[in-house]
Amino acid sequence: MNSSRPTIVDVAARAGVSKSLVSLALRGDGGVSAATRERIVRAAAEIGYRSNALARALRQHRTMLLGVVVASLDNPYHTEVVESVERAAEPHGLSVLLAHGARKAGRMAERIDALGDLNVDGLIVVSSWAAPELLQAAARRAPVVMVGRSLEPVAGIDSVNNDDEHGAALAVDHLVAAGHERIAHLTSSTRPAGLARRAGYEAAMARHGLADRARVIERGRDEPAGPGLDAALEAGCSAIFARNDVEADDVLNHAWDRGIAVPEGLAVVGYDDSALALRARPRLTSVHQPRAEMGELAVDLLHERWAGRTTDRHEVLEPTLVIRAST
Amino acid sequence: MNSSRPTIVDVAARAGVSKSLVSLALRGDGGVSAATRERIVRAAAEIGYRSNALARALRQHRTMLLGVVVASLDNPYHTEVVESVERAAEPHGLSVLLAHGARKAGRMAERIDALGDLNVDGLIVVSSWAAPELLQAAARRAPVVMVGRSLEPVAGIDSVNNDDEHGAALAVDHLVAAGHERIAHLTSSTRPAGLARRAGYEAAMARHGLADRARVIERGRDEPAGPGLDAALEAGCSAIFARNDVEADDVLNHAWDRGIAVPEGLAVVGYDDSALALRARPRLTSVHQPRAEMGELAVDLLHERWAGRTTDRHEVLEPTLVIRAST
DNA sequence: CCCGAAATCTGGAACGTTCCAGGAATCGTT
DNA sequence: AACGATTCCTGGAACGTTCCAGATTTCGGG
Repeated sequence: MNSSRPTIVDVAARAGVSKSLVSLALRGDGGVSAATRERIVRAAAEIGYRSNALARALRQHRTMLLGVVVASLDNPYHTEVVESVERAAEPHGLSVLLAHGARKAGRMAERIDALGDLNVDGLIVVSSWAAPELLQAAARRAPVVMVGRSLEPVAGIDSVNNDDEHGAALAVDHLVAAGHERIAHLTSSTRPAGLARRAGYEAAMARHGLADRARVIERGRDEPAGPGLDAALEAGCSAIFARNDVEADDVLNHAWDRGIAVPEGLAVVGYDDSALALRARPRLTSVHQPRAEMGELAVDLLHERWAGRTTDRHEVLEPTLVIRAST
Repeated sequence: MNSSRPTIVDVAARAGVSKSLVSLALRGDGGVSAATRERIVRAAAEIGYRSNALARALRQHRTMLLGVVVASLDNPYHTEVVESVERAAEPHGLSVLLAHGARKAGRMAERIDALGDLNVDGLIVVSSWAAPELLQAAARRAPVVMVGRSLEPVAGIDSVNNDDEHGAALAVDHLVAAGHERIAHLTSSTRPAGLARRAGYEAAMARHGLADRARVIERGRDEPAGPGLDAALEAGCSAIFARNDVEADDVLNHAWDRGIAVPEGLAVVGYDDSALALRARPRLTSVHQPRAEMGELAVDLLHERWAGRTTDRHEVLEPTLVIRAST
């Protein structure tokens, strides 16, 4: 008569045992005789019992939920990081809860709070739009790992990064080796990772004695890259290192519109080595971030925190350059 | 001394009232005097109280959680649908729980079960890899809406679709109007939406008396489009209508590799009008699916189910053609 | 056969919230 | 001043699970 979802008590009634034993049996704990376990499992299957994760989480004080906060889904690199996190989380029985659209601090805070209210066991933040205090507040509830924030470590928050400065150096070295001197850097970012890449670019240019040839094309978010690019081209720039693949693709689009051949008229290097790099025409040379390792490492760091580690860890992985047809 | 998360009882103790009253006050229900409400709110803020969504959900029998299952995150169209759903859900206080990677039936089932165990209040399935029985099983727990499955309605499951056959017709009509006769269709899909587009393509070709010129290039998933395309080009085909933007972009890539100018040497039309269409070189003519409306509609349908509707609804929206530089 | 130990099982108390029935204070009316 | 109607507040019982302490059964060995 009770048409609502069957509970553990219903199973117990049907199998003729106590609810406690059903709980034990279904979780596979020892101390249950094979015969009754079999009976319980069958009873559960018969009435279509499924455990209520909510109730379990409430009692056990853990949800096996991993909150992942990402700036946006429209940059393939972000979604690839999310996928790598999920791949790393799944074998541990952890489910990923994805909150996106955290490109503004306010919304970011709200999403993180929502995840916290749900008692996620850990938080992985792929957006850099979270204020340190916000992260620290969240970390009082559950361990937090920043992925890809770069620069300043935040006390109490672990982080996984690629070495943005080194990555930028790889790009510049490659272009210089190909004979370019007037290499410009296109960026729309005022975020840590963007700034680090810019700094790496400037340092590398200086190292090659090309400091005076360096030129940073700044564009506002959502602003077209065109004007800045035109000015750089006019000034004789023959190669562009873009802050990420999306902006590199913008460069390719602009070159296409202007009828400039790539790489003959203009060499282009991106950053991230996302799906975009493989789809671009021509295929984009790009600095590869070791996403898979980053995802795994992030999950590992959470495990360590759960196991009791209280000191901070800041992992920095080495990027590599993937050379394709755009240079 | 209790260093763990403060609960409603802690707030009650501090404000000198009963826990029930704290619950009432913080939820903003009437029947609480302004003075005590103020006192309670202050007490809550002072000890940093945040409500436990788990406990609430357990008691209230609703989580305000919306499960969204999507085949993959690597097709921009999917993520755009997810974003539109989230945009529609947010004003109602619903949070989106995203499960992706549901490209295989087994994993799909597992993800749906996981969401069900978490007691999501509704399920929006953007992948077509779910067997009808699986969906119906899920629908016994919470209402389910299929987005973009097309074709056969499933009893008990609402759906939101664009009219794929009509969309395909729009593409063909456009190409025919531009003077093309040998128009091929590229598809890798055996899913309902793909089949509907293919059927629409074939019907439209027939309608124009071009049935004998019709040619479907089938490719396996993860197979390169090259061989099939070459054969079609050899046969004199001058335009290609691809099953979606991703495959259209593959065509553009192939044309690029072969040095074929688009649209002069080959006209290309995609489907979805995703971000990819705007990034492509040349900009891709594509059949636009009204994503925003689809997301809203999906959420509306869930609301109606919650309000008690028991009859099925199958909404079909009209796609439009967006003409760009690839034709 | 009996005894202690091991194996198996059970009832009730949590977890943090909301819901419900009702108690206490306050108020306006006559 | 008494009355019912409001308004404001409270204690305890849910929700579905796990945990704990202990009860019961089974078993091996002398």
